[in-house]
Amino acid sequence: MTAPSRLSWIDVRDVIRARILARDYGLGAKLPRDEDLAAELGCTRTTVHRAMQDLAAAGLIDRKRKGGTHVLADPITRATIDIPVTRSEVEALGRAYTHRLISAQRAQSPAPIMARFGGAQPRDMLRLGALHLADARPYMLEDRWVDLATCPQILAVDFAEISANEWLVRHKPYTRVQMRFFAINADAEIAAQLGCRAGEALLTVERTTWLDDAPITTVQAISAPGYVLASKT
Amino acid sequence: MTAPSRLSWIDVRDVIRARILARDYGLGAKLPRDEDLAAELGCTRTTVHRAMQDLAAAGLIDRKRKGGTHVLADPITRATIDIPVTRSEVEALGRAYTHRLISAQRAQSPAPIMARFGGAQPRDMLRLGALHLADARPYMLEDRWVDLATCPQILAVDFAEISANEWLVRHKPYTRVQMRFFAINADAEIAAQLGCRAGEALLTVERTTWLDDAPITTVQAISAPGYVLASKT
DNA sequence: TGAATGAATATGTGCGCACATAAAATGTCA
DNA sequence: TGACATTTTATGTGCGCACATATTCATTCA
Repeated sequence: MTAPSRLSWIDVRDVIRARILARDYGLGAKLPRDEDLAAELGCTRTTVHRAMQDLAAAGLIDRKRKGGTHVLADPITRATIDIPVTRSEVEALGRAYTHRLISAQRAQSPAPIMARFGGAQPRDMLRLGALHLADARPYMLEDRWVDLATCPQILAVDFAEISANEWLVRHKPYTRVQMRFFAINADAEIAAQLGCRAGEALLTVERTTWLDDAPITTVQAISAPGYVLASKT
Repeated sequence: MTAPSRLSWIDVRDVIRARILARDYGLGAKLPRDEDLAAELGCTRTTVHRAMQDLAAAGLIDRKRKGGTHVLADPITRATIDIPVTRSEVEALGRAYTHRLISAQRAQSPAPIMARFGGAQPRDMLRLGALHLADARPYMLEDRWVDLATCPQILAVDFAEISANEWLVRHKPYTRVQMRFFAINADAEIAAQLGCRAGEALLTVERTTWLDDAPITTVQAISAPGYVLASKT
């Protein structure tokens, strides 16, 4: 019940955030120097600095050496989304996970695929079609391209044992990921595989990963109808 | 060109991350104590600690007092999404932004709306329908509920001047936000308003915000066909 | 007038230390 | 044996300092 004798950087962060939210520091306004804030709040600059770093990471403020700290003029809503391995996602729902390989073929990457990686030259890739199931019902349909130059081991994987999704996540770490979200209408083929009506609206998540600028894989994951992707709270 | 004499916490973070990604520390494995890593890398525990905090925030490791630091057993893909004010989003595309109020009515919140806030009691709310346009073409359709107990000022706003979206973001800061993404088929009414065919697949983003557990607003934003939401790179 | 130079300044970072805190490990007693 | 108290230990945090670095601003010189 005793008040903490000193302010933690989290306390400081919350104070400053509250001021920003209350518009004590208006949009675009310049904040006091770290040192002045430290003096005002009764802590050291280190503590204020740590708080500021957190606020900057959260997208509330912008810091520049010598330029000072400013509240962002244009507020944004920032959300974090965690995408687990599909198997874990299904099992977390208390449903039984299985998967099925639909197709696998080597091919040169066509232009749209290269575009996802930002490259120009076609590359030798393995294209995999796979279906994830929850309680034996279609859950998600994957259309994946794996770069064989950076990931030749994929050719030796037995996809009856482990899905490409899981194998890659466990054995091929990435350093960069780009995700895109959009909606598509199920065409006849997708509808057949997901067991839904043609034309149905399906949430699609496209993920592309690199290991230091080297393409690894790109997937288009089409979810079954009713799928909802939620941000972390 | 000279190597920095000391390691920055960012360097340390990158070293540790590289080891995790290379599976030098396998999935679920326990990492050395901060102090030992510091000794190995030739820096202080403070620096290792800062690096670890960043890795924990990035969702790569899990730290517990006394329990130590572990690589997460189940890798996740984490993405951050920034949602600007719709006006800024449109203008950033180099298109002219306008908006139109479609409907406004006071109402007690029905169960599905209360569910978004996690509450049980109906509340006095203002329901707003609005259309955002880019170059005079429909861009996004908003169905918004604003809590009048926490935000009575909304009743005085002239929505010919400013959209509810923008007014709220500028005047009603929030401390918590929950976002949900899904796909819907346009019904006749939505199709008419967005100027698309009925049945078309539309990406929908639902956002709900609170100020310290007090509901502020919840929106369902239905995008025009072709809309793509991208994560930060 | 304008470009090049240099000083001033706010943030970025590391160090070594002390102490706080949560949770695991161990010990104690009925 | 099991519930409880105690110790140990790894991370969490703050402090005060010194120095690094990126801008901005003022100054100087052609």
